[in-house]
Formats: sequence, structure tokens, C-alpha cells
Amino acid sequence: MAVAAGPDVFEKLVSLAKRRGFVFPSSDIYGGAGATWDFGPLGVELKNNVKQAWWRAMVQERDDVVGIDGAILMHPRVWEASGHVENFTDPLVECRNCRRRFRLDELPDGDALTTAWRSNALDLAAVACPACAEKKLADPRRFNLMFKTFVGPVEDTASVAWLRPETAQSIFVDFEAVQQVTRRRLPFGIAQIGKAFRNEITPGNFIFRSREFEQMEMQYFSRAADASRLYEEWKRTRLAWHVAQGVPEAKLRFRDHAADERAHYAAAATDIEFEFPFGWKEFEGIHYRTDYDLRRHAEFSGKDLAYFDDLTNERFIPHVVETSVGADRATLAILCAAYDEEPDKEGIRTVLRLRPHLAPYKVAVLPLSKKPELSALAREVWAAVRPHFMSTYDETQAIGRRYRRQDEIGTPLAVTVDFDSLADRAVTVRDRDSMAQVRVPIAELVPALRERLGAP
RNA sequence: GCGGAAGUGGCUCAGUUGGUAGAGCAUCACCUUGCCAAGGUGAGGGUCGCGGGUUCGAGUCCCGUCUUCCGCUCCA
Repeated sequence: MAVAAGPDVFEKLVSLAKRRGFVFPSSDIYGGAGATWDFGPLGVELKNNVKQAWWRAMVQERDDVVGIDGAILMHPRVWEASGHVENFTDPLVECRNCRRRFRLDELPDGDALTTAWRSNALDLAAVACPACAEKKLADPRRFNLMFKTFVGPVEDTASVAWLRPETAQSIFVDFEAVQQVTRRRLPFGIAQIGKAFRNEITPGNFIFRSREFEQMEMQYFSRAADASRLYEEWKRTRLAWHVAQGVPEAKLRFRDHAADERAHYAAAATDIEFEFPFGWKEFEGIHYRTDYDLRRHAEFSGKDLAYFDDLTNERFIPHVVETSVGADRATLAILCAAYDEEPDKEGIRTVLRLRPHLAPYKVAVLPLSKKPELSALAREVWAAVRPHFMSTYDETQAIGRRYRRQDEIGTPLAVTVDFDSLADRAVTVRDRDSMAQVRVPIAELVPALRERLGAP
């Protein structure tokens, strides 16, 4: 499908995204707010469609997953239990010679150094840099990946709160309540879409890595004995979902994490990577989190989070397989996969070959000319279409140019009202990909469009 | 945060040895055309990231700052 590729294409895509109102830099009139992005009128439609497609596949079409929407601010102890306070706030040491940085605990004798640092007795003068061997390590500085804020009018340590760095913890914290109210038996999953915040050291690549982002996560709870099989199943399920969103399988691959690169909570981890124009990058993670999270929350909260199996009379902490995909990254991958250019009489025709269920607009209504009688009928047609499909209307400039505008934003169908329409009450439906045209009576237009757009 | 590069109308850029901003595309209007970026005429839109300095005068020199991009940690 998409033949265009490479970094130059990415620049064109970013340019298109800004020009047509998919994504803007946030706070742009103040010079930008630093790796934060606003989704414009088209971007919000696209991203909402991506989220809706995920929710549909994950919750609506399955019989074993339910959804929640958790709060961004949580009890600070949650992040101690989850390990984030410990693992996301590690002191970093920078070598003044080679400029490389290391986590203090990853240096030789790191545990001893960390202990010394905590008691303000750290001396790095005799410690060699692991990279260049020079003994020029600067004093450690905390680099907190979590955003800190304060609840209540007084900034004291008792009122510290963190913006969640992942959505998963709401699910673990709510696990028992959800399990009880839905009367679920294992295995079952809880899904959530929501914002998460990380104070990234190095954001970049457009919306690929930003400090505020949206996750689509699902935690699947099961017996320990089933976890490995479920882990493999979810890998396949999630890959298939991306393919169903129009991402070619050839541009997708799994990458298993080695033991030393896994997040602190994961016993096994696989990335689904997409071949972005700037390289193969992760955009979904599938993790086997064991019973780590529930066990920790049971420990820290003092609540018994064990599951009682009334068929076997066993009581145990469920194990978790997680799938976690960035909504922004998935949207970016879909945009990259959809971007296409093809030769044209006048130069190049840019087309976003988005699947209809993801396209911001499903239908564009276009009068052949701006003559008042055509405009009037076209607006009447638009009014008939609007309740059924996200749609748009355009009557400025030449018809060919307007088709190109719609191609560029991925609108799959155009409805053209011409002079014959005034007499025969029929319109032309034009297809973005085939550019084929079909004459359809206005009275049958909505079902005809629905048939061409296919399943949601 | 550190090193390197860059920051001019919506987009892509030009702007000579400092003299108060241009182009193409895009947008809009009118005329023409009437099914795949046609043509013509015209219009709107930038105090050149921001702040300060040097100068009679700065987009053009200096300092600071912010942002973006490429590397170093990380991960959705």
C-alpha cells in the first residue's frame, strides 16, 4: 500500500499533521511547552477512533474483559507499592570526562554506594567511570521520572501526590472491587484508556515520546499455571489487532526483552515494534508481571487481595499478563502506515489510506460548483448524511482540488452533487482508493455509504 | 541535564559586506471552467522564537533564555 518511506516522508507527514490540523505543538504561541502536543480537529477524531477501535476489540467484543476509568491522582503509597518511587527516582551520576550517565546502583559496588549516598557519606573520588575509566564522576543527582504535585493548600510531605506514570496501578488497586461487582471468575481482564505522565529526559520524534501521553492498557488476571500460555496468546491477539488497523504485518515485529532490560515489574516482556520512518521502535509492550503488583499492594495496604476459587477451594494471588500500548504511538504508527504518495498529472497526490473506521471524516459532501442551487442541494444532502457519519462539506475552488484535500486527510468517500442531481435527485459517490465513481439516488445514499464503509 | 545544529508569514525556504522583510505553495474573494491539485485578477497574513545589549539604525553582530532536531539515560 504505502510505498513512500524514509525520514523525508516523516517530515512531510509531520508537516501535513500540523498543516491540516491533526497535531499542533502545545502552547505554541508561547514558544511551546516542551514535548507536549495538542490534537487538532482531525487529530482528535483519528485518535478517538483508534481508542474506540481498541476498546471495541478489547472490551465490547470479548466476554472476559471489562473496563474502568481510574483517577490520575492516587494515594502516594500506591507508587511506593508499585516500585515507582524507588525505581523512577534513582540518583544518576554523570562522568565529567565522557559525559555518560549511570544509575548509582549500577556502578561497581552500587549497593554500597547507594547506602553511603543515603547517609550523606558518599565519596566518588576513587570510583572509576565504567565507560572511560576516568575518576571524574560528579555527585549524584536525583532524576525523577514522575511528576510531583501537592494535594491541598499546603506543600508539606504529607500531601505529596504523583501524576501517574502508568495507568496500570488503578487496575490493580481496583481489582478486588471489580472482581466482586462483576462476579468474575479467573481468568478475566480489566481494560483502561487514560493519560499517564513521565518526566522524560529525552522526548522526541514528534508525538512518539512526550511527557504526557495516553495509554491503552489491559491487565489479564489468571492462575500462575496459565500465565505463560496467556502471554503467548496475547502477543498474537495484539499483533492481529494492529494489522486490523491497517498496519502492514511486514512493518511489525516482536522483540523479546533480555533479563537485564526489563522493567522492574516484568518477569517476561515483549515489545511489538513498528518500523517507523525513524527506525524500528516499540509501541506496545506485553508483560508478564507475575503476582508482583497485587502482592505488593496487599502488603502495603494491609488488605487481603487473594482470589478465592470456589470451584477448587483455593486462595491465591492471581498472576497478571499485561498489554500496554500508547494511544499516541499507535496513532502515529497508523498515520505512518497510511501515508502514501502517487504520481499525478500535476505532480504528486498525497493520500492517507486510513481504514474507514479510523478516518476522521467518513464522507465529504462536495457540490460540483458554488452555484447557489447546487450549494443548496449539497447542504441538504450533507444534513441527511451528518447524523449517520462524521462528515464534512467543502465548496471552495475546483472539484479536483477538493478531492485532493480529502485524500490528504484520509476521507474514504466523497459525495458530489452536480447539475444532473437537480433533476434526477442522485449524486456521485467517489472512492478515495480506487477513484471509482458510482451514481446513487439521494434517497438511498445513507445505506449505500454504510455498505461501502464496511464494518465499524 | 550535557554536547552538536537550527528557530523568518499556515507549509517549505530566500534575505547579499547591519539600513526598518520577499518567493513558491497554501488560504480567501470575483471572473472563467464544470468530475480529479486548470487559468486570470485581486486580497488577507510575518515587528524575523523571546529578553537584553552594541549601533544613528539589527532578521543580519554580542549575551542570555526558551523551543525543536541529532546523540547520551529510558520505554507506551
